[in-house]
Amino acid sequence: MSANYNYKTIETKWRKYWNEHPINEPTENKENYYCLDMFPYPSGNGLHVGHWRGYVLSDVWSRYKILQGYHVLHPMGWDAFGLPAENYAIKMGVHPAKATNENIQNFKTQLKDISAVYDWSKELSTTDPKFYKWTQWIFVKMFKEGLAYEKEMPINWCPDCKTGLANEEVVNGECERCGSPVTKKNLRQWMLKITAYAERLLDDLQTLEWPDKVKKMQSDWIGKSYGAEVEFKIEGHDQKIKVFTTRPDTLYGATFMVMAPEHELVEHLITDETSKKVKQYVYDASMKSNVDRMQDKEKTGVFTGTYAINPLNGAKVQVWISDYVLADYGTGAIMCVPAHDERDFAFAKTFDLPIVQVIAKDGIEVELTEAFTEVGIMINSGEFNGLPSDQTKEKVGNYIEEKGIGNKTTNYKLRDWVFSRQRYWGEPIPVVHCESCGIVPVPEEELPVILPDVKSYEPTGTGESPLAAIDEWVNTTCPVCAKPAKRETNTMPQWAGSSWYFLRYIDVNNDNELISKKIAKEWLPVDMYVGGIEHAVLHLLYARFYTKFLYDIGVVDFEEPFTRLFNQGMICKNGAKMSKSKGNVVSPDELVENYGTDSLRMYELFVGPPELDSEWDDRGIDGVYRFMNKVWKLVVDNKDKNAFATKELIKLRHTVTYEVTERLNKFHLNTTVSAFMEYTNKLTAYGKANEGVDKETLETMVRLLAPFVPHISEELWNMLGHAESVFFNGWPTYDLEKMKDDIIKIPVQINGKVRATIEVDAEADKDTVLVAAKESIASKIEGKTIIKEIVVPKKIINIVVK
RNA sequence: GCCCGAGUGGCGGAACUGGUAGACGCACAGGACUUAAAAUCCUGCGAUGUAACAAUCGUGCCGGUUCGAUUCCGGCCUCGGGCACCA
Repeated sequence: MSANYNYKTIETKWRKYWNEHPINEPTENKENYYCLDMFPYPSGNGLHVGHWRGYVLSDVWSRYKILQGYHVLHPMGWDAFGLPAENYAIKMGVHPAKATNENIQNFKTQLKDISAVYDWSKELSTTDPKFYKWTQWIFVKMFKEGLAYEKEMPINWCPDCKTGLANEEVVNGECERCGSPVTKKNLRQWMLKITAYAERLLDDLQTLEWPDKVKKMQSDWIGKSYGAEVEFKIEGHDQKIKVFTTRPDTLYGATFMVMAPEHELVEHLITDETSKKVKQYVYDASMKSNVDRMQDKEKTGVFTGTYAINPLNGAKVQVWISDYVLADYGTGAIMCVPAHDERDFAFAKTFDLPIVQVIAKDGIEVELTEAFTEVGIMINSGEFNGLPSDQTKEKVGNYIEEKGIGNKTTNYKLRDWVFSRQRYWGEPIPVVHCESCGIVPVPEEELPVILPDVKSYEPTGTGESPLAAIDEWVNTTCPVCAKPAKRETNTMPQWAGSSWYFLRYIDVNNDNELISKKIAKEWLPVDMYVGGIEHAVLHLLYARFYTKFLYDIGVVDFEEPFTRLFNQGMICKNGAKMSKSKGNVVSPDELVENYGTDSLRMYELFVGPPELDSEWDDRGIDGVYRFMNKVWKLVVDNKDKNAFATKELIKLRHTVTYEVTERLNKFHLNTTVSAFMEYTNKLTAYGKANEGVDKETLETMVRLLAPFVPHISEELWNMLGHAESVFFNGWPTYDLEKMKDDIIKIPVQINGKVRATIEVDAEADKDTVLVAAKESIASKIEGKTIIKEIVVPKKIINIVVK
């Protein structure tokens, strides 16, 4: 397509102008606004049009806020630690730091094509020792507060990435990053006690202006449930088995118990007869991967040979071991009520265990062919008989507390965060192991612990990090007793830096503290956070946890990092998410070359509702490019006509301002673009049919367009006779009064179907309108009886006839 | 299995609180300009139907509420997402 307006010259010109004349300078009376993008991982593949979407969105919002009179912080940085750089290093023999720096340079060049108002003086990278000094500092603080601890435990292990994974990184039993089936491995791990914050992480969700979907996903992930812990005595033993149940009302129906294979009491409960079988089962269970464990729908298990006592009815119940009971949820042991729990029912059927019904529909006991999980009337439950089951839960809870056999409690699905990785390209965990002093954190003044160079980045696969091979780095002295000690060789997960980077932007060069309290007060928390839905539980949960911790130790004075969140949808091509491996990546570079930044920005918004996934159609950008030329022509053709601002033009001006403002406020960016097109067409047609379009109306259009297509807007603004940037003129306002019509069109229906349209004076009273309406359909209702007349003022008239 | 979200022309999608379904754009067809093409401009574009009107049908399916339903209610179907032996 040949160019009608010269976007290349214009875009180059205004980029240069903005560099010399910033449009986002602080002044005394300006309020601050922090609009943040989720910072990218600088991959070697560069940007595609899917990345652009979020960045354009946040930039339109930032520029809108600038126009509304805010001083806006809109920074950009790099989440640069991580596996791809390391894998590239292994493959190509290039140091990850070098590859990362090259990628950052490349990304930055590509990002500049967007013409976002990024403040590059605030740029940061998680791999910069000046930055990760504070990532390590936070870890040391957590360690001192008892929130970072070491533990030997079976963790999720990716055999392909050769590293441990957090629960959040396991998706359907597979590694979130590479898709390999995750296995269990017993390893010494660093853990973060995120569970200590479960309640606050759940409660504070209510305070956030976030999409409901994300809040729900986080709340489900935290997974709070109410119930009771109950102790069962073990026959012939001093110890008791503690269980957690959400259904204390069914306690009378507990006919056996099941413990997780990893439960610590297992070895005490086996008898000579059962020992061999139980040990074999426990061993087999330990060898199963997550995927196997999930796929086995058949219940397996083994009887320990030991009995426990149901504390309510004194019944002797068998204690079994089965891997359907999870070691790390609740108490790792359950009471089983086969009559009212599907899993327990299946288990009882498989192993022929007794089933006692304690809740029955209408209180009538029947032969059960499956678990009865609905509300009913209590039976076989002593003093609770006859009560509705949903009221019994609380009563039994109170009863067991009185009797001292248990207590009401809550439980969470959230687990502590496996925080160590056995890989090279990450922040070293800043502690040393001393034979006399144990685990000693590196003194804060000695941070950062610099990630050393290493000859081979290859993961060892043994659970040791490649850092363990560097003797001269590993061997150090204990900060407490000065005796020889060894450095921790595990590194942090990629999430470490991204859990707090948004704080650092405001004070990137501070070497003395994480951030200055004074500057923090001016800018934090983040007002608007824009990014993909894929971080709904991972990054966003971790960042909230970190912020709450930093609040507790007095670093920040707010508990939630992101006041408002917007998740943009993905851009798809051929029905699939854009990725190099699928070969459906559309590069913005050519589009910028052939249509200009402004057209691509506009098309990114026009492609569909911003919160939904959208299919990319290369031809669609022609439409917005034509629109850009129409806007150009509208201003060029009319600017010298000195047309009079007619009532019609004033109406159009106020209406377009209203439509654009309202839609933009609601983040309906795709229909905002439609509004621009619609009114540009109307004004063009009006200008041709009349004496032209007045200057104020042209100026209003240009000012409205500025946050969306800044280059052409500046050029047109300049052409309309203004020396200063269009961004110094605020956001246009509208007057609803000026949008009103004198004559309005009202559809007239017969029996709910439109049969005519009448034009009436906007102020005409009901009767006048009704008379006109009936006249318009007179021939069509002739000979029929009018049953009902409905007049909705200024909207519609419906005549019901028979 | 449980919990969310979504189903509207050939396509992307619009419709604010129940009030003219299909805005805006893509694609397509016809016309103007041109030696010709591109670009641009104009017209048409849900289906059936008609010479043209009219009329009828039409927002995943079935039913309900209402003068009036894409919108509200009940029951399904399909697709997408989240969780998944969490006691």
